[in-house]
Amino acid sequence: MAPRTDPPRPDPLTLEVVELIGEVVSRYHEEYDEAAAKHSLTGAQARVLGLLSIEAMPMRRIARKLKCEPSNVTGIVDRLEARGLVERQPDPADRRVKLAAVTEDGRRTAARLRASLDFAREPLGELSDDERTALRDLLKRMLGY
Amino acid sequence: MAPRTDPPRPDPLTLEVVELIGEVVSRYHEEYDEAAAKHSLTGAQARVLGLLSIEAMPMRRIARKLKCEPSNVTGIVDRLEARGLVERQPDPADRRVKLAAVTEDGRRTAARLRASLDFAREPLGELSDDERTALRDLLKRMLGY
DNA sequence: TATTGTTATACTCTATAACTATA
DNA sequence: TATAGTTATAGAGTATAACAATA
Repeated sequence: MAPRTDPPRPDPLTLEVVELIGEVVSRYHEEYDEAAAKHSLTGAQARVLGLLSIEAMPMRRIARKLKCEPSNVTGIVDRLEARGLVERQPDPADRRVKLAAVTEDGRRTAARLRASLDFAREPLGELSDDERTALRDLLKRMLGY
Repeated sequence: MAPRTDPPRPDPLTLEVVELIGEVVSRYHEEYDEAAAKHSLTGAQARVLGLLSIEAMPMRRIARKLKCEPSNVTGIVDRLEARGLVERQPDPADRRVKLAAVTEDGRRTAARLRASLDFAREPLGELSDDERTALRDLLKRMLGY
């Protein structure tokens, strides 16, 4: 008896797109980690610093953003705090909560990091305005937006 | 004095595309790691198993594919070998080299893993043939191919 | 009782450096 | 000498479970 829901055999075109997306993912990480390393940060540290440069937030929320366990955030913020890029602040509304916030130094580092990343992502500059619009719409459809 | 090569201020459209690519990267990993976990594999183990299911190769080449140090591959292959999914074979042409090759069990696991991934990547099924062609061409241009 | 953050523990991945056996 | 693979080591990220303080 054949299984009822055989996965559809992917056509060559789909396979090609999947492979290209894999390549995009690989490049994205390569460039992200390289930019982070320039500031002696790991990928996870750079992500948290970037998050906190937008707004301060409780440890728990960082974990949700990173899709990891809250216990891990303790260590990542510890290391950022040891370097003076982030500090823990009490939450006036709830004494259980600790708000992680960037310091002035952290704000500057996050800005430089973002600039490196924008530069690294410049491949998009190869595309015309119409092409970027088309790419945006296709990606949105693919993501189900 | 203004710096000579100010990074071009990214326009809103480019920013939107960059954000969408970030979302694609996030989904890609979420689905990849989830598929790997279903078979009690880590992401790195699943990648190596996938590589070796295409062709056996020396440890050194695995490291180049993974863009990591050769010493790391030792541990990853150790763990795959301990589970009987992979085995080390001598290279008749060069006695320094060890070829890592999937076992029959590893071949089956890799096939099931690939099926999970194909299913997870089905969002592409939402797109018509013309749209997938357009997406392929835009991604290729973006990647500089 | 439930929630927030932390600690303790164990595992995996990572890079670096030193080692071995071959070439 | 140079190369392939390994070992030893240390640091970082990860999940799980148990804990103290607060709600």
